[in-house]
Amino acid sequence: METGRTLMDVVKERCEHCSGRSLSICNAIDDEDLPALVAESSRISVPSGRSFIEEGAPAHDFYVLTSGRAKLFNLMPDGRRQIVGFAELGDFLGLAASETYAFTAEALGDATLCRFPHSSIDRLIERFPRLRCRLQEEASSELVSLQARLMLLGRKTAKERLASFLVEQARPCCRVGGEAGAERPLTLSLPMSRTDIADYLGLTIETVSRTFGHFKKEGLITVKGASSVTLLSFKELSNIANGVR
Amino acid sequence: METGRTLMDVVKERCEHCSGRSLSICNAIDDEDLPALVAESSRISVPSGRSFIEEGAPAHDFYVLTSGRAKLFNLMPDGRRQIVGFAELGDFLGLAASETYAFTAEALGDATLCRFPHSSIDRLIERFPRLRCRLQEEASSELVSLQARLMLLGRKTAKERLASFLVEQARPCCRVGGEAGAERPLTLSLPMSRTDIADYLGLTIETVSRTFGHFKKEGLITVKGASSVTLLSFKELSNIANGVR
DNA sequence: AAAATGTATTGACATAGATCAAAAATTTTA
DNA sequence: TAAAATTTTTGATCTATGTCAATACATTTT
Repeated sequence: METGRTLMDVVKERCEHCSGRSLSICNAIDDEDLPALVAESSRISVPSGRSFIEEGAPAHDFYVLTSGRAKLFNLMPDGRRQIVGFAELGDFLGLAASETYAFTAEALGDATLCRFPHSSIDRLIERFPRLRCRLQEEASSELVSLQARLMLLGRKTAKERLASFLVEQARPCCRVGGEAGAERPLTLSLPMSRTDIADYLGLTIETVSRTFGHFKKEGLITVKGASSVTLLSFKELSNIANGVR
Repeated sequence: METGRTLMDVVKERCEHCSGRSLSICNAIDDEDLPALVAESSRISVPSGRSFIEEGAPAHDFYVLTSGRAKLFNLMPDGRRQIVGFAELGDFLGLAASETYAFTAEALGDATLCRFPHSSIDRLIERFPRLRCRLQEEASSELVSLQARLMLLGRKTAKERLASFLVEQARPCCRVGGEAGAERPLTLSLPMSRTDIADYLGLTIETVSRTFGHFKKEGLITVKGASSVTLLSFKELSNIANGVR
């Protein structure tokens, strides 16, 4: 951190307008304690397509995604790929690691992150015990969502998988327009390619494309230019996602 | 806990000969501190086929499996099932939960467990800070293994899935005979049915059975009475599991 | 704006694994 | 130990999704 600026200046610049503030683990820290948090972390910018966590690299840091999105994936020797998750605003990354990271993380569009060395997290937990619970929550909810993904990959049909994906993406920070649960159109901006979606859902791009086609024909969605999808019946998609006949 | 027995008596009975002692989170606690651990937990016995954690029930407790095995699974409304994991000696259960448990856990054969209410774990962590790291490790390794399972379900062939399963089961506590990595026969006792294996691997029982058949024909395994499998070439199975051609 | 490049869709066909149906093996019960 | 019940294996067939190939559509470059 350069001199000539006080810690308070950095807090102002980094946290005051951070849209991840209320979503991330930072919400376990009171405003007046932010300087301690900032002192233990650094901010990094990652251009589109660049990876900032490498599978197999020594796991020294945790990350909080503060803008943009990212994809997390694993590769097999012959190039088969499984995307294990998409990260968005406020997501905490790096828990799935022992000595080394278990996945690669790559920015989907430009992204910024706050980096916390493991040792810093330990110090912060000691000082702010609430942070421990917050991290435990983070790990638990990650475990829950991975278990749901196992059901998706092991037992759901292509339609159920894509419906699950769309319903999952229909969270506040992915929405372009439209309200919550209400039964009116809800437009999503999907920053990932069809290949990414396929590798997330354990399908091929052709099947993803055809399944989008079915949903269009059945009047469940409209698609504008591949990356903008409008859900016309969230309820019905949600039923399909859960295998409700 | 009944009177007339000191805490030390219970420790002796419960922990001294507990084969999970060195594997479970209990290994973060020194022998002289075991009474505190025992005071915060209770021991339960679960007969074969009975469930002790129910998906959707309020999540009040964590469990450590101290004998036997268990299967953890999720159901869809129409009965499709995904087994999210098999638990064995020393495994810590209950992390995948928010307000309610995200899975059902059922004993595979008779099992015993130690139950720790969430509040007890909080108290124990406060008293034994090493326990926090131990639990974090537990969560991390669970996340890593779930991510590996995503690759299995999303991208691996039937042969790769079954080979992965066999290699995974070839851990010390599942072995009946045979040594570690060495290239000599290694016999496993599989307490789960073919249906369980199928629901774990995202396949049907017929495909599991046929794939066992392939491995037999190729001289990779021998099978005795469906629940005893001998791995003749761990190395080759491991290559298949990882998609190495 | 046109050309070039990359990405997504659509179509024809192939196949791994599912489904349905016996038969065989194993385990349980009597 | 024999009979019954259950589980596993094997066989025949089907189908959802994959593969390969050709357009079509977007986006970027010139």
